Amino acid sequence: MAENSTGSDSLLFLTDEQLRKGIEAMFFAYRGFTADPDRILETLEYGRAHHRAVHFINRSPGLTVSQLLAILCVTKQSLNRVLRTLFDAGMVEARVGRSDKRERRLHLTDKGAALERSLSDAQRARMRAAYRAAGPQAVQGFRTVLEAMMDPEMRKQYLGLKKDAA
Amino acid sequence: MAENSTGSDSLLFLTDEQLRKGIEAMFFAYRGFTADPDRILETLEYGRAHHRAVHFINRSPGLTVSQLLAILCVTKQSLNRVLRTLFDAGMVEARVGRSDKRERRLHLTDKGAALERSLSDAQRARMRAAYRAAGPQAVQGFRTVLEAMMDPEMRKQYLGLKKDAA
DNA sequence: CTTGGAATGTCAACATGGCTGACGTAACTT
DNA sequence: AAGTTACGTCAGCCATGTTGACATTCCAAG
Repeated sequence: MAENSTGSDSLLFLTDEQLRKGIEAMFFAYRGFTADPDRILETLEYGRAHHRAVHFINRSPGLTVSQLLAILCVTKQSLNRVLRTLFDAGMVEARVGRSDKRERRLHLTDKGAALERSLSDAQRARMRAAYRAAGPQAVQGFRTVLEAMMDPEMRKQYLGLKKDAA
Repeated sequence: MAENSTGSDSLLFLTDEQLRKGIEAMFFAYRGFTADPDRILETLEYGRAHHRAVHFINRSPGLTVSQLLAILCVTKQSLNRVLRTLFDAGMVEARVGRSDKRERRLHLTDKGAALERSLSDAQRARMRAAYRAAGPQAVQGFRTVLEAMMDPEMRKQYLGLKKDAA
């Protein structure tokens, strides 16, 4: 799209060395990305798995267990262990589907919403700081590369689930 | 730094909604990022922890156990379990430090280097495809945001360990 | 030279969160 | 009435993280 440093429109950004740096950047950044919510979760006897569940229930209130399974890509046994604790703690509630009574539509309770907020506030704070430091152009590029790195099916999930799942 | 879409120099890229999308992009992209090496590791009875060790030993041949611990941020017990299997399988070898004999300098064997190559080839292929699809400007932004997201100490590690650790 | 601390390894026990397999129930579908 | 789907559950296994305690070897400083 634009000319760059060395010579003209070089492909130097595709060297193994550049790719290795990108790989390590992902590794270190992801750790930063999860560090703040992890600290909060720890004090509450929850783990990252709880965070993920709460996040996606918050994003798409009323989604079903199978939809959540499809997003998280874990087994139902694994998810259930997590959902049960959230359920027992009064963070999440399940409402029987209106058209299909087998479905359990997941919603956050007020308490669950508060938890979600505290987790995402922490995570967003770091993200916001990074965004602000990097600037809008960089953010645009950041999102573009991440999208290109997803598995195609997940990219659909990512782009598709704009609105709720009711 | 530059004018953008809405109005002038808007901060719309800092809205909670934009941040949430960035958060989810990280989540989905990281899964893609690890998917290919994970598939290879699985067939070899190794896990992601082995990949990490092998990666950083390859990057900085001769690093010590404590340096590796500092990079990975795990306990020595955890790391040792992994290192032992790599050791027993003849992937990694430890040479006694020349100036300080307490140190064990870690190196990949030929076999270990071959493993590393197969893993990083897989990972780089996806990264390269993403980079190519996104273009150099986007890659620049990608790296900038990731760096800003790291914990400051890790950013030092990331920027500092350019060369080997001998 | 002795002593303290650093670098490393190891044993044991435990938690989290993945997984598989098997089985059950309710409800929708044909 | 029969088959399928959505969901839950029990049981057990594995990888990888954790703490705590203890031993060894070696460097460095008093």
